[in-house]
Amino acid sequence: MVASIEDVARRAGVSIATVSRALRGLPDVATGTRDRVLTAAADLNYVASPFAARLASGRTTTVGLVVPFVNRWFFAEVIDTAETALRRAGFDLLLYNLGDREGRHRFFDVMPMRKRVDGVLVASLVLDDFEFDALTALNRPVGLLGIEREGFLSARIDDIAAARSAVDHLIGQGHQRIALIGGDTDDPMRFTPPLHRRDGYRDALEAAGLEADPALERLGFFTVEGGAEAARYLLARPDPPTAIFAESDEMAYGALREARRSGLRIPDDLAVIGFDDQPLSELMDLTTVRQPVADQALDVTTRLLALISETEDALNRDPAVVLPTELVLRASTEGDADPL
Amino acid sequence: MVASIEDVARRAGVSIATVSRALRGLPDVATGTRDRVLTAAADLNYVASPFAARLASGRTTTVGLVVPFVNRWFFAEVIDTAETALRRAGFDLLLYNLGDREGRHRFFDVMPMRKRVDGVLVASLVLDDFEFDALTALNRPVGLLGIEREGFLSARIDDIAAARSAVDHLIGQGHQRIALIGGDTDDPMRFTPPLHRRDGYRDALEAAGLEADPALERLGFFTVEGGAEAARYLLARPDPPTAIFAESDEMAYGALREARRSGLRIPDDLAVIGFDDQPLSELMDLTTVRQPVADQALDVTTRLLALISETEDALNRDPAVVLPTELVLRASTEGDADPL
DNA sequence: CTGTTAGCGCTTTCAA
DNA sequence: TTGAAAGCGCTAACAG
Repeated sequence: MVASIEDVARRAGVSIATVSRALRGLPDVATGTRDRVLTAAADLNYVASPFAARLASGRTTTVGLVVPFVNRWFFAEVIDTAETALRRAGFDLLLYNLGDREGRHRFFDVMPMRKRVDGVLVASLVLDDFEFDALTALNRPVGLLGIEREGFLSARIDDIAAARSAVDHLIGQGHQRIALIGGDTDDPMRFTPPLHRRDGYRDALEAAGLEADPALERLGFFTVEGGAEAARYLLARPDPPTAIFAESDEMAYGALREARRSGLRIPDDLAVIGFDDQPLSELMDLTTVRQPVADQALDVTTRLLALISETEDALNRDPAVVLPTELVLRASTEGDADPL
Repeated sequence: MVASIEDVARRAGVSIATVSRALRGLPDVATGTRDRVLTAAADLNYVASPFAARLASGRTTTVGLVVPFVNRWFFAEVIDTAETALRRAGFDLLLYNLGDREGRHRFFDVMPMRKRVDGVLVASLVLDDFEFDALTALNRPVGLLGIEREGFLSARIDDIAAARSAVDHLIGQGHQRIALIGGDTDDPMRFTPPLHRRDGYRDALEAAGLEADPALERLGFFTVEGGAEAARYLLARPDPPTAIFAESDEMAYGALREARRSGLRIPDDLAVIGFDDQPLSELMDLTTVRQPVADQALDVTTRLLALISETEDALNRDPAVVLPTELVLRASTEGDADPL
């Protein structure tokens, strides 16, 4: 069968305690002894049982990652980045996909992460107090991604300012009727972008002295099809917008497509701007707000790991990090290229 | 602190063995006793330590999922589906993202899944013998997704036939010069589609008596940008193709975009067909081969779980399942719509 | 620098 | 139907 620590000890002619120390690289093990242990372990193709180690040590070397979706660019990128960083640190990644409303409720009710993680990463969810309490009750470090909250580690962008910069750009181009295609701010699966990006949109209009027309705010549900439908509605109005700010690139793709189907020229008849800068957006010539997703994920993951290892006062160093976004200008808002 | 099984036992006035039985729903526990235990556990907000349970029982209630990428539609869909199915069955999902060539090598060398999973799911990787051996050495059930191999559970589509149906469709429309935009069959991160879809492409040409022109096979690396570059190259040739079969929708998007930039009309000047049927493809009016990703993932996950639970002879029942694909006809190959 | 020993919190015989 | 007790395979004092 598969080797245990006793087998290694016997083969190396030492006690199991010494094997444990040698294999974990602890100090105070004679070089010769360590070598013999390493050799014996290699000969037997030994790996320690993580469960036994976790039970004995109380450390799980595991981080839970909570996401509302997995098959969306932002979240897939987060999962990818976090997995890589954690793996490199010797940690396991336990993925928790919330699923629908009921799944979310059950999750925070049951807290399946209990007793199985050293830390938690939460991606871009608007958490209510109950949910924050559930997280806090875990009594483990928590890293927030895309949101910020007193007492929690976090990395995010400034969604409000970023959205505002997008709309400012449109205003600067002379647009007066600017529509918003966004997410549902009341969605039970609510995540943060819809809330803040909408606020940024409204702020920009207000600052420019433009009246916010509620009829120009339309839900696109963060999908391509939703974006297309929203655009269809907006463009069919008696007083259609001359520009659209979509809260995600995917919704912008839908809007572009719909505009093109209606025979509109981009950007002359309709300017479109997205949010994210997914890989496809360059090809689409879509002006968009680029956000550094991998950077956010890496940043908070790294600091969470430091906190777990309790390397010094990592706790109080920059608990809340805000990463910069960048407006990427392409032909969907300026110039005379002919996107999508 | 947090409650342990002893606390529950004390509160319920029974032994810890009884608590264990009652909580796991084992038979031979008096109803009254079970109720008292359940109540006590609920009062204390008790959950069992998974590590202690795993150490004692030898079962990990964990499945490892190995993927070459996470931020690609196919794999994200697989992760999503598997996570949901496993969670529902009370299993944890341990995600292993191979990363680059070196990461892949290290993975199969070290086998970080050792001693921590009851079963393994491998998505769409062309495994060499060394890698298959490493998997087998785990001595745990393995489910294959997208590939098939004697002695392993699997769910896949028939990539060769599916690709062939796509190319047959183009041939049926009178195309003679049909290009292929595909993946690298020699890539160290090789996954299965490039190999089989290329074969299907060649088969179709041969069956139709068309000569396969090596110059018409171009790498697109399964990215939008790669597809665009490949199309740029192909369309700039002295004898450009009249149709393109892309081994993935994303590469097809790139090709469509490039064709449009060149001023070509779709499908009159150039017909394009993709593979996958991602959500965006309907909007793009892209003809494509739809494959049931969630179905494949759910199918093999379910059977893997059955095998782990050793419910009867699940082992020998349909070890290799092949799910149907479907050619979805849209305007990129027929009609007069004007995609992308 | 190394060994002994007592757990970690469960599951699982075995007896009663 | 229940309890006692022996592990599961490690880690972490503690002693030497």
